[in-house]
Amino acid sequence: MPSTDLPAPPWRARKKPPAARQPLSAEAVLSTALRLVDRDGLDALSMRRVAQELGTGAASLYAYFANKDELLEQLLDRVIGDIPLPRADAPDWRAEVRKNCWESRAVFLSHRDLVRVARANIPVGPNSLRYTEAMLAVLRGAGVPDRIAAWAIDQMSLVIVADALEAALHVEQGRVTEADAAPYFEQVSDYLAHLPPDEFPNLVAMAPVMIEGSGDERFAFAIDLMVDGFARHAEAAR
Amino acid sequence: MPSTDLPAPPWRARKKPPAARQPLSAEAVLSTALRLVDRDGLDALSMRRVAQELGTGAASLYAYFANKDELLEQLLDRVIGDIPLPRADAPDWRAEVRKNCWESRAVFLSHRDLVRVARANIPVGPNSLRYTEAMLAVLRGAGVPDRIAAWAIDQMSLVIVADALEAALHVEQGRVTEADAAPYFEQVSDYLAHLPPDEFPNLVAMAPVMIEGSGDERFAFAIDLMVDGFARHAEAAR
DNA sequence: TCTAGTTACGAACGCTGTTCGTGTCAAGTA
DNA sequence: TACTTGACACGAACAGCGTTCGTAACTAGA
Repeated sequence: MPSTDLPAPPWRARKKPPAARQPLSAEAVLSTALRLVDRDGLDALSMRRVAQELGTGAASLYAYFANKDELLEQLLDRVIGDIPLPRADAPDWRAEVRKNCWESRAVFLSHRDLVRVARANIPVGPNSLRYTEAMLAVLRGAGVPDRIAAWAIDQMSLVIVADALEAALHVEQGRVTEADAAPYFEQVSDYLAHLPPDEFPNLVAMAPVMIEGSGDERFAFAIDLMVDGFARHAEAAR
Repeated sequence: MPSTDLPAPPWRARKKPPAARQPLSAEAVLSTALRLVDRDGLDALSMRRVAQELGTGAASLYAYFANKDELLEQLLDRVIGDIPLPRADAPDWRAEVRKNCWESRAVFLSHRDLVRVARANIPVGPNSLRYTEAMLAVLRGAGVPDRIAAWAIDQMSLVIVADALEAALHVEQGRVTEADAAPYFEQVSDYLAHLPPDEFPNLVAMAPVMIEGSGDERFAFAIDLMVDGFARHAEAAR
């Protein structure tokens, strides 16, 4: 866990500095919360349960976090810290960006449905900032115009988070592996195939195709679509 | 209405007030729920409040909806029904798709943060199906390969929903118009500009650029990126 | 008129995030 | 050493949630 103390964003009012007694600390709370999410999922994470796991009461957590949202936000940033940073000196920048997208996805997927707390916000946690910095270095180094680079990072985060979200949703419903999900997709395809063919000719015709492609293939499609687009912008600016 | 609905004499008042009990129905529940979301936002939508608005108790709603999730799902499909369907006979399919993306976004934005219930799921509501059918017709008509068309619709929905989500988040925090949001963005930019320049050279240098571009411009960027990508796939298949 | 069956819904259950006021204890002062 | 001070700890309570249960109220058929 890199813990460089960056200045706190000034618009977020901090109540108390987290001066701690022995057993409790923001760190301990975060570790415990993450363990709970990994074990039981995000819905099972309540202030009471975290406190209970720490052998205390829910009220004690509010000394370190203004509210549950703040706890979740820091939890997410902590996990983002596990994503390897992309290297600006990679020989093929497109491959590097693609690879990093896959790594990001893998990190999110390894924490159940924690990704659900990723709101469509400008992320300001220290690890998010480090990540953004590294990705900016890669894109600018590749000749992507500044403005496009900024938007590109937005778009990539969005796609990665959305994909992880979808996977988390499947897991939530017991469809963990691709094999588990197959019967479900089969059902969907069947349903589409039996729609009224005069009103839904395309859906009926494409019923088998609609569920084609694993999660990985779809993710690859989305990522390639974007990275190729960025590359075209880089060439246009050259 | 007959003129007989005077208040009952208290000495023979019954337990039940004469409250003009209109026949409860799924339709009535959905309309009321949508009105509440539009007025007070999604977080203010509870089963109790919907029931109260209908002059009944929360338990009554469970005769028409298995649970709150089902109610929300149908609510979303209802709103999706307000999106104009894309036309397969449009002269320029790319323009048609782009236009439809904007219209979709507008519909979501006109219902506060209702878009938050759009989960990364295969949507099976009747209106969602009609929409998917129409979009498939456009893409296939344009020569986009079947498999790509299926994935394309996924991607577009994803981007539209994510964009509407971000806008809804701003609204939630009181930043309704672009002018309202300007001070917030200014703060973010300032914060970035004052990060340690040796650790964050790119973020510091790009502090003004990071917040550049209105929501509309960013949305246009994302949509164009995708549609152009689809077009390349169509050409490759020709 | 009586009965059977459906719908309506108040009350209650167990949960949630958060706040208040008191309890507890370490450090500072006399 | 004894006393005071002040910050952290946290049980209890509050207001709200989604959902269920048992019964009350009404409708339709006999």
